[in-house]
Amino acid sequence: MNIEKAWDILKENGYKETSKRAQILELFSQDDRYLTARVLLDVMQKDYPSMSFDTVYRNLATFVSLGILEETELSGERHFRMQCESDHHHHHFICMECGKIKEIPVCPMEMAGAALPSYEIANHKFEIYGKCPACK
Amino acid sequence: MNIEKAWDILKENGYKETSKRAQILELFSQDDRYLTARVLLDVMQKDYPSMSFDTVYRNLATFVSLGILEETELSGERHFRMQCESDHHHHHFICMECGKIKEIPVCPMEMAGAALPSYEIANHKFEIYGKCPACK
DNA sequence: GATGTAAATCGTAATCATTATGAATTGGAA
DNA sequence: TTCCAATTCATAATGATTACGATTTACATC
Repeated sequence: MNIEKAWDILKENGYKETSKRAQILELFSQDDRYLTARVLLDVMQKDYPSMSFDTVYRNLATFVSLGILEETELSGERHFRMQCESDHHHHHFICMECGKIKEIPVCPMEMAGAALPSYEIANHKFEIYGKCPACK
Repeated sequence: MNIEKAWDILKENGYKETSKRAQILELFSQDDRYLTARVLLDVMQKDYPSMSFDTVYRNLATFVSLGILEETELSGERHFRMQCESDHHHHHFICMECGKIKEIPVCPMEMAGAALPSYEIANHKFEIYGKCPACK
């Protein structure tokens, strides 16, 4: 996901183009790791001192609901990153050292769905954690 | 996991047999859904009025570290349930209505591991969410 | 360009889950 | 029965997240 695409989505849904949103999007487009709201805020306040808690949290929620950001839970905290470009469904390996991610082309639902007849499947989560080659 | 097995594990690791731990284990052995610490505490305080925050949280952490309970994150809160008996590795379908779970015999790591050569894999998570036949 | 209005932001306080602390109690070995 | 470390109790502290009223801003319209 690039910044232009994000703006398109925001505009389509009636959200305004503000400088704070620009700052948040800019930061995410420069960093492909998962970041917590806290880290995001700290980093941003260095470059853009006028960034408040409320603005960060509210926009993170907005962006996730619009599919601009994706979210996961790592060691008890919500982490965010730019939604992947890939148009095909995939999952992630997440490096616990450097936070870098790698796409996994495999999706287990193909096999697992068959094991759940007459269940209504709404969602699923598949993530692998460990160390990437660089950190090993 | 049954209560006797849980006590064995606790004893093996030098933990004492206390009435509070008995109460917590009893409650989990009667309910196979994932419960939050908060819900657990509320339910327990009805039957056993003398149950404090600290005791619940501390023991949940102890039980998880010993493999007596398993833990997952649902809508931003930690949820706990008795560790499965099954000796073979498996994953879970979780019903978002009633909270009941169903074991999924499939594990995606067999396929996915091959896609990550030279990565060090420490852990993985695979869960399916939706509605069970009864709730549909 | 000026104006109006709904949306967004700011600053701060409140809430909720979780963790920590220090005193009192208890399990179980000697 | 006695003793000591483990456990529990009661409560406070912490840290992430959400909420609120006042102010500011984006941007559509004139």
